Amino acid sequence: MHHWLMKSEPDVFSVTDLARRPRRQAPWDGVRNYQARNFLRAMKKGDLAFFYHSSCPAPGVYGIVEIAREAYPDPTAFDPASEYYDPKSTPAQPRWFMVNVRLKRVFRSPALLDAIRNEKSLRAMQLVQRGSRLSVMPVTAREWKTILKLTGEKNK
DNA sequence: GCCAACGTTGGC
DNA sequence: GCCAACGTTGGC
Repeated sequence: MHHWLMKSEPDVFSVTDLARRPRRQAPWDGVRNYQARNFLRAMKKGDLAFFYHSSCPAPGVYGIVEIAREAYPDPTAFDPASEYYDPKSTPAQPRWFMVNVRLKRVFRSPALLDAIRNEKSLRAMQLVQRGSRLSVMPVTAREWKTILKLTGEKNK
């Protein structure tokens, strides 16, 4: 099993929004970066990912989602009315993909970016690398555990 | 709102 | 294939 981190702006889509969806499940659409897309395509059903809130007053990891469906073409790329529209992506030759995620846990106490930056053992994390802006990235098993520790919750 | 860092585009 | 210009991300 692999671990991941997925960013979303909570104004657009938050952990709470996901909690309100039927079966707490939703497609993770709108990724328009090749490296992030490649990570999406590497995800396996059952993989776990941190749900990260970005561009907000308190950026950080707010919960855990499970990959409920592996990568398939992102239909928002085909829709001229969508803000994620990309005419270079067609149903015959899709360029952008998405997975479905299911909310597993919302942290009572999130692992804030500030705390992540202050944690020495997380200095190598891709998230905190200078200039790193990827919205989907892998997380090592060790990083996963350390972040869980920052939330004060135990791994099951 | 600022700005550093990075990705993409397009002229040549 | 180079690279300047431009757009985007995302913390602050």
